[in-house]
Amino acid sequence: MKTNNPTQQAAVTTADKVFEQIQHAIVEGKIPSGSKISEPELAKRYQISRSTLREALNRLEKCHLIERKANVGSRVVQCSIEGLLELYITREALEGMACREAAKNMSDEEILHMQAMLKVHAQTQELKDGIAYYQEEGDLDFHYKVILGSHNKQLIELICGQLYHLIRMYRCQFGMNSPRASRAFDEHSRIIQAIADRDGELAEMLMRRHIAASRKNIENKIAEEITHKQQTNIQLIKS
Amino acid sequence: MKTNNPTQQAAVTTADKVFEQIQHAIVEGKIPSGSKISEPELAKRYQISRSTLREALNRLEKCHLIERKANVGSRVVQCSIEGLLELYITREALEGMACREAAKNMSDEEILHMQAMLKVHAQTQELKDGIAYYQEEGDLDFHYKVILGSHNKQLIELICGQLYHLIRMYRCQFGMNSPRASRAFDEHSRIIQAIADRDGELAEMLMRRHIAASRKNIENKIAEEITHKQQTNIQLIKS
DNA sequence: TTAAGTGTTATTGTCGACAATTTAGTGTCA
DNA sequence: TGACACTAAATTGTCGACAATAACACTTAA
Repeated sequence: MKTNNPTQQAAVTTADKVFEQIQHAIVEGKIPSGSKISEPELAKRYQISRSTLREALNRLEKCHLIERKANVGSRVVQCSIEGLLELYITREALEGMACREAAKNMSDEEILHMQAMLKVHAQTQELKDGIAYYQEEGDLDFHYKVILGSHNKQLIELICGQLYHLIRMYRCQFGMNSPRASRAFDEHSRIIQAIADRDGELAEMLMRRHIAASRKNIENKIAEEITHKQQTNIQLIKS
Repeated sequence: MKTNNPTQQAAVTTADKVFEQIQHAIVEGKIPSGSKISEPELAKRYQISRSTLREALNRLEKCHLIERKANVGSRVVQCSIEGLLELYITREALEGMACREAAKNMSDEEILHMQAMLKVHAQTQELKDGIAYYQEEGDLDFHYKVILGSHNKQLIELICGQLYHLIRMYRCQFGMNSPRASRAFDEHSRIIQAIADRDGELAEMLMRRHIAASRKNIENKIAEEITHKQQTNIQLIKS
């Protein structure tokens, strides 16, 4: 599984390695969202000193996976619907702009490479009818390439270095395996086309719509679940 | 001087205090941009242990003021024109969206409060002809209020918690004391109007133009300086 | 019964020392 | 002279112990 993003260099120090381990544990929910983190306990579990663990915790805080209060301690960030929607709003802003910049700054080779990638995705999608692989790897790959294509270090660092892990966390914990793979694929195609045409304005608009569509899709899903629960409750009351 | 932003809580631990001190030193250029940071030296200067200093360094890294390499050390971030322009691009994306969300989510009281604030700025501007105070405090205050008005924790954290200090650093080191105070004031007024009208789309557009205008202003200034230098060089050659 | 106060326990913050790695300098050989 | 290897110094990473702070349980008074 390709979980590491190309922006962060390989982990050399033990704090780095433990950071990655805990990161995965949090993303996958093995350390539950919202739970308190005990420094002595985690240090013992990973066989490291508390100083080293704290170094790892600092990096976790940097990518918004945990929150710290002075003299109180750390908690795994609490997943919530509001948090998810806020994250999407932020992505819409940042990735939209990244897409505009990509249309301006990507080299012709990069564009060709991305178009080739999309063709591979198309075939895989046809084969598997686009459920798991596409969303998990293909989608992330696509967004990655666009962001890196912006050639803007600030944007790259913010999205790939920080927000990326939070996004993955929500994907894991809310079980978001794309029900809109084929539509997303079309949207990706059009975005690349706009980038290839060097039409930054259109590229940004399309990317924003693409992400906004995802967000609305989730909002609807949530709304459905609520109505479903209410109906269940009504049935329970009636019975 | 009001340098702390309302988002981050008061410094309680000594690492926090040292963090703030070093932060100011970096922002004001007392620790030069691009210079290497010696842990033993800084620890001695601030009379703390290296562990505590490293804790402070971690926070500095979090707001992009220093960069660390494993087994090599930390450097103060290198100010550059490209970096500044990239920062503006990022601001345009984030603050634009924050402004859109502010139009949606700000309470009527908040809007009234912001309109009142602008009136104060107007008077101060008339008095002092809007040079120092306006740009340094007023402008930041305005942008702050808008960002906080978005009620989006993610956006607030990213802009106010992280990018803010970098912006201040560039402002200090590139000596950016607004030559466009009066124009900026008009732009602020129109943005608030759009927010009051709950017109998120317009509010975002105006904010983006506002920041883009700042960016272009800088680009021109840079271009001027380059031509000026070239002319000076030519004169030197001639003489 | 609730509220405030007090002492105990557990957790976090800070420290100094040691280990691992990088960097600088020196010397050797082609 | 330049390139390479090796040694020594300095810097960073890691550790365990102590100090300061917060959380908890218990007692006492209204």
